[in-house]
Amino acid sequence: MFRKLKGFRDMYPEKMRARREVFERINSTARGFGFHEIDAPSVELLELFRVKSGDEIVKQTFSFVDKGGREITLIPELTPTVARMLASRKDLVKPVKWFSFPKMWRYEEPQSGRLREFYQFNADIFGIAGIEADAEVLALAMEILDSLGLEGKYVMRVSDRILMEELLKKFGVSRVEETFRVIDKKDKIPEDVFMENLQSAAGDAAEKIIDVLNVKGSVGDVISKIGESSRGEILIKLQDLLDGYGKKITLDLSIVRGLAYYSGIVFEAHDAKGEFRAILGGGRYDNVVQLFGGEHTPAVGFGMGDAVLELIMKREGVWPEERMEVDAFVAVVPGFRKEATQIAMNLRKEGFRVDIDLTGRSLGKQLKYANRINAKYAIIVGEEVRNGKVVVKDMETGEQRTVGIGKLKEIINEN
RNA sequence: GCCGGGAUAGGGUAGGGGCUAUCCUGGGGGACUGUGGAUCCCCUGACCCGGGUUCAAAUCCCGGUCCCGGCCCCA
Repeated sequence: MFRKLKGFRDMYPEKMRARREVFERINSTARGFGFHEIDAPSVELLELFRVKSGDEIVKQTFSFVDKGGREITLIPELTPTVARMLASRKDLVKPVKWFSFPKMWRYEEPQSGRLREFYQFNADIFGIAGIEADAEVLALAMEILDSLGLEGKYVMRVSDRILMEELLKKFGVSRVEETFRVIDKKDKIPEDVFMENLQSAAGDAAEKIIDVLNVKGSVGDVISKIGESSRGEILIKLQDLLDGYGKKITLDLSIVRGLAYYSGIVFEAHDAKGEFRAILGGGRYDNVVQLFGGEHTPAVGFGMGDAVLELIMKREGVWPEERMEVDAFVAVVPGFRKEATQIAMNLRKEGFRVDIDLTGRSLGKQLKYANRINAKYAIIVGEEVRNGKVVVKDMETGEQRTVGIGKLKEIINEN
């Protein structure tokens, strides 16, 4: 027996159906926000990922040399590809609003919520420097989670690199990058070690920084506690815009994320119980597109992997039932296969999901099968068909009746 | 890349140097070719892989693989 590769998943029909339902809801929410779906290659030149992320990231790719001697990799993220696509099309009408839900690969050790192959939903807006785009993207992220039944089960934590830099300068910190790096580690190391690191990076400002990091809450509350600033005004405007969408964020300046390239707000959605990794993350990255040869293009977006999402949806009991499903199963009585097939085909053309017996086994066995595939109705095609009638059995209740073939569509639609 | 815990039919499990490896469930067939979820019968099907210790290994030891979780990293 062959084994599965580490960190990869087999997807059987029951689970696939549930996942398809979730993915569809996510995609249709994005479409509802006026985003347009794109797709892209699953492999790119490895070099593409060095541009933005450097060698550390390249170590964690599934890469290989192709037959032409090129260094190729399965994509570990979508942003460089999207930037490349954007750079080679100067006729795009702005704002560009794109989403995609591709598979991605990262060569890492699997653990909770992390695999080597996964799907990641991505949505981005290009060409808008104003906070309106940040609001639209944040609102989409939250609406997606809400529409999946997670309303109130997660917290959208937002920070802002510009505000943080303003504050650090105000506190007299000179080594800003290093200080960010220390802050990023805050929750992963013991408190005393964190304090030590922070003092070595930020010196006397450490105490003030701690105060800022510990203030978490609504935008208004946090800004009033840390003091007025031009950037604070913009964040207040962000929440004001989000009020129009009916969404609330939490300002939490301890969120750092992707030190390398975010240039404005950054955000992460976490499950409210704090049990899992971030469900999604994103922010503004105005300086990235030009790295890939495009014009300087304002950009804001987020990515959301399917693994953590599934964990939290299951814990909250909102993950769809994992079971196969068809609308009807056509049971065939010996001698009536042709009529049965015609009935099945007519229903299939109406858009119903219809299975039909292929075995010629006993009616009892056929119904047992119908039961196993969760058919809503069994349609028994036998003698009655000579008079244009069939027996329809509701597999849930067991009720059955003899009806004209023309009535089938209506009956199946009832459910 | 590193660390901890696991691995017995398709799924869930019992056993823990020696007899035909336990039970539940599933799958196929039959009782029953015009009625499923019930019952009974038959069939199917497993000790992760490789090496070592031993008269004898599913069991003990070593290595690998995969699974679960943690570290690093998290784009």
